[in-house]
Amino acid sequence: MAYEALLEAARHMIDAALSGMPRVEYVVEPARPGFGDASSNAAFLMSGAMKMRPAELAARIAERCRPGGLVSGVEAHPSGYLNVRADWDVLSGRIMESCMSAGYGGGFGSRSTVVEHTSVNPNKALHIGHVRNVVIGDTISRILRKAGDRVTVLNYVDDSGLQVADVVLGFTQMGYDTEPPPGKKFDAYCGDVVYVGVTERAGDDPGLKEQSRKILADIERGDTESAKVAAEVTRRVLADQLETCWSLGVRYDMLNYESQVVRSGLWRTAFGKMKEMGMATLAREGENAGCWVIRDKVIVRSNGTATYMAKDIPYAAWKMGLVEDPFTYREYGAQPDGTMLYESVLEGGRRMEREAADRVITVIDSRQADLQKTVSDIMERFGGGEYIHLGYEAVTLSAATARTLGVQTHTGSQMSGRRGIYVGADQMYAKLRDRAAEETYKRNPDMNEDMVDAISRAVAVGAIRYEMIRQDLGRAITFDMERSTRLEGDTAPYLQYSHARARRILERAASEPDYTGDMSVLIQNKERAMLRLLGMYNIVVGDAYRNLSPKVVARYCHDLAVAFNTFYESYKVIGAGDLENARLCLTGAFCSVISDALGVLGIPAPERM
RNA sequence: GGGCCCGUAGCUCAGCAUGGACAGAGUGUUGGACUUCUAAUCCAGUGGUCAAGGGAUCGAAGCCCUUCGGGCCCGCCA
Repeated sequence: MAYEALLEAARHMIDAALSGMPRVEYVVEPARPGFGDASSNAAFLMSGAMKMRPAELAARIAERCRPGGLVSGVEAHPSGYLNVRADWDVLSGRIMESCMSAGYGGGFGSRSTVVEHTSVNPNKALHIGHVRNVVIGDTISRILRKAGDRVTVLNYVDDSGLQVADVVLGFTQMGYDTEPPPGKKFDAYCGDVVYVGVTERAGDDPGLKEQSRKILADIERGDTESAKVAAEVTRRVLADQLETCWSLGVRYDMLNYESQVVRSGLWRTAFGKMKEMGMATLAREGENAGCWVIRDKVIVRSNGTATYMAKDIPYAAWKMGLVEDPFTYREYGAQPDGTMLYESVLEGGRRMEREAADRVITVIDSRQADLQKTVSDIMERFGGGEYIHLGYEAVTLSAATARTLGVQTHTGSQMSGRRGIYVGADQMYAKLRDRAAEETYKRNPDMNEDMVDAISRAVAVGAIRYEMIRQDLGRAITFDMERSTRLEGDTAPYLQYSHARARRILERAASEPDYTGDMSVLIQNKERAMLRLLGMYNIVVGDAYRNLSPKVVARYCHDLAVAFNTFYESYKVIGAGDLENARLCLTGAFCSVISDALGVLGIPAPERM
């Protein structure tokens, strides 16, 4: 709260100084370094109405300001800005207090939010493209939870699509063994060997394609041998995929299955509603003759089967809580973080109270923006909360990395599970873990293996997660193996390392920091820079929350780590005499805030590295 | 043909929502700093017609329009 209090105090002061002048919507924001502690653009905005140059007007306003409380002074900059100085004797202590108070940074949200992410076809292992989805989704749900929302995280398992039909075809009619070769996870085997193999052979074999379609229909019917095999296969793949996600620190509340949505009757309800409301119409002529369509998009084929989007609509309505719940629920299993993962079932589970969602956030890459727009429009017509498609640009492979996978290219390449061209999530994780273990061992030759292992995992998880969210969601990631295995510079290990350094100081200090002590002795620029950032944590979380933007938190962590490392290199903490306690507190507050912020990103903050 | 995203330093990216103070990081490159709380670090130097053009504005990397370049979507696939 601390910095917000300063901004409020400054606004109060300026408001008073502005009385009698034209009202404008000016801002008071944290100042850029070197320009005081808070800045306002009031003079710029009023210069037109007052017929004065901004600089003159700023000087006039500054004169009329009466500093007090957290504000110690105000100056008019020749540029026209009003620069506000804080009373650091007071502010330092306030910031320290906030940093060490429970729940600092969040607690302002109160919505009920449903987040769906991951939702990878259960016929293959996750690749790094999927990982971006998983990490964005998990990070968003952490931001929402930090803010104070009640969050339910869903993973939608498309266990009745064509991709599943293909692998069922492979297992039942093409003689693929149901057991993977030793050392290969089932999900990877299913994707790399069976799926790739089937699609390769089906490419020039219309007979196989036809069989695959027949299997798909059988799966949808439910009581067939194909449906049984599909259920077994997708269960096994799902279990392996969840292992991958869990290893990255991701958690869910519930699994939903497309097969259940199809058989639940939800579709009939939603379809009926759309017909009633005139959204869905039966095309009588033209190329879509015999199909039910919404705005030229086919939702029911002429043979009566539903398309992908048609399955999405009832699920969306269910997520929003707009239809009667046809499901019951049971425990899928405990997750590594100790929470229980539930799954929906059509019979045999318990009923569960569900709160209607204020908003539903669906994380899917931007290539599906059109379809999501349609779903979103339909949900709006249905009424209820907000349906948000959180899109992001996909991950592509750099030319160099694509070449190592056997793709001839000079420009980079899209990944393709179907063709087996991708970087696996598990492989990437293992590679980073090995690298991190090497580095950890180098620095800590006497450390026991378990600890080295724990640190390497933390570093690997951090490195992957940070890569996936540090840039804007609207920017495509060109994945390069070389660059992505770096552990220096603007990477998670840098942030984790700064935390470990700080922990070490606290560990070595003769006494615990006394946070009620006098903080007014922290007068150095580098100390103030840290305090300023520490005091802005809640502003940052608020920004990330409003804009559903993980990168905001990532950049904050980076700024904070830079500030600490700069401080660390310049000043002693232990043995700093009168300054020792205050600096210990600064170090402690840094640990507290950055580990919390890293936690929001799902990045562990090890004690040592 | 219609629509979405991107274009800022050699490379990877912030900044654009809410226009104002010298366009910032990382990486690369050059030089420097470990008998001192971990050098996965830090300091200094290097590096920019903010894709181009026009418009509105006292003021544009940011807003509007146009053009160019790159990626993607528009299926009775999912």
